[in-house]
Amino acid sequence: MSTTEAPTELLARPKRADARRNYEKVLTAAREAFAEGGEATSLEEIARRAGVGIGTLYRHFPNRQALLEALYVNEVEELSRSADELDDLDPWEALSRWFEGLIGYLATKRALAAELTNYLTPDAALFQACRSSLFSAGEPLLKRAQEAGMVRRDVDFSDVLQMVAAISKNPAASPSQIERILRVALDGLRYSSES
Amino acid sequence: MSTTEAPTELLARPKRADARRNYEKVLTAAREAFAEGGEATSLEEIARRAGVGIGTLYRHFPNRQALLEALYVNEVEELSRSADELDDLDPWEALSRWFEGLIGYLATKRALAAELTNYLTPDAALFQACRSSLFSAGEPLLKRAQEAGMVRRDVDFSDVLQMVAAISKNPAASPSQIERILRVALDGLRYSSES
DNA sequence: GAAATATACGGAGGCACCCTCCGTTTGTCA
DNA sequence: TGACAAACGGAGGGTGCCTCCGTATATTTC
Repeated sequence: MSTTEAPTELLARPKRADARRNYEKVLTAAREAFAEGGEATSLEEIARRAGVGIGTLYRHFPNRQALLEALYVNEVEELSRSADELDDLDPWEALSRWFEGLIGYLATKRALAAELTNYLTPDAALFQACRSSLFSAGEPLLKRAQEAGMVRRDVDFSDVLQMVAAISKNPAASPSQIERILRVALDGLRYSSES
Repeated sequence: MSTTEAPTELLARPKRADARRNYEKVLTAAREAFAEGGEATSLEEIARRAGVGIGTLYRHFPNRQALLEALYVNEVEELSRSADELDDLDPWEALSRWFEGLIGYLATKRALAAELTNYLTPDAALFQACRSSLFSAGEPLLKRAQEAGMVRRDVDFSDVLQMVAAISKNPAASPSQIERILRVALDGLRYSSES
C-alpha cells in the first residue's frame, strides 16, 4: 500500500516527499490565515505559519495569485459534488434549495473571491472552469423548473447564477438582509411579464 | 465677483491659493489615472501626473484611502441631486427610472468602490453619509410605489438599494446581462407572496 | 550502504509602493 | 518690504512581492 494518490486531483502536487509535505503545510496555513486575518495576509506571514522559508513557498506557488487560485479551486470542487440529492423534490423547491447551498458557500469565500478578481479578468480559465462545474450541477434544475412553468423563460442559468452570486457577495449587507434580498430577487424568477 | 466658493461642499478645500491649486490638480490627476489605469495606480504616479511632489500629495490626502474617499464623495454628491424630476410619473415608473440613473452611475465607479471596501467597513461614516444621501432621494419613491400597491411591502429601501448595487457592481457579468438580471430582480419587487 | 544526482530548501536582497519627516520655498498680511 | 505662517518636495524608513543561488536532503544507482 503505497502512499501515492491517484492523479484525480486537478492540482498537480509535487513529487518528493518533503516537497509534498511542505506544499500541504503552506496550503493549510494559507487557508487558516485567510479565514482569520482577512485578505490582507502577507505571504511572509503564511510561510512563517507553515514553518517553511519564503523561497519554499514561492517554489510551490510562483506568486500570490497562484496561491489564491489553488485555495479557490479546492473549495469549488467540493461544492459542485453536493447537488445530487435534489431530484425528487418539487422543481422550484429543488432549485431554491440548491441555491441555498451555493449561498452558504459564497458567504465564506467573499474575501478570497474578491481578491482574485483583482488579478483575473472574469473570463480567466480558472473562473470558466468553476462556472462550468457549477453549470453542470445547477443548470438542469433551472431547466426543469422552467419546463414545469414555475420559472420565467427569459433567463438562463448564467443570469441566475450571477444574480445570486452578486447579492451574496455584497459586503455592505448583513446576512439577514442578504437573505431577504435573495428572496425578493429569486421571486423575480416567478414573475411573468404578461401583466 | 470673487473666486471664493460658498462653503457648501462636503470636502474642506485648503486655504492658500497654491495649496488649493495643487489640491485640485491632484484630485483631477487621480480621477484621470483611475479612469484610465484601473485601481492599481500608485500615488507616486498620481503626484507625477499632477506635477507636484509626493509630500504635497500627502499633505492634502493623509493616505491613499483619503484620496479615494475624496473622489468618491465628489461623485455621490452629484448623483443625489438628480432625483427631482420624477414626481409626476407613475409610481412604479418613477422608481425604476431612478434606479436606472443609479445603475449608470455605479457602472463607472466599480473599481473605486471596490478598492474602498478594502479599507473601510461597510458602516464607515463615509458610506453612511452616501447612503443617507441616496436614501433621501430614493426612499420616497419606494414608499409611494408601495402605498400604491405596486411593490410588495416586506422590503425597505435599504434592501432594494443593496440589491441593485450588488448586481450592478458584479464584474463577472456583461452590461447586457446585468440589465437582464436587474429586470428580473426588480420584478421580484412586484411579486406578492400570497400565491 | 555509499556515492551520485536530481530535487527542494531558505533567506538575503532587489524593487515598488505607502507613508513620514524636515529643510526649503512661497504666499499672505501688516 | 519684511516677517511669519503655510505649503512644497523629495530623501529615506518600513513592508510586501518576488528572484536568485548556495546549501541541504530525498531518491536512485551501483
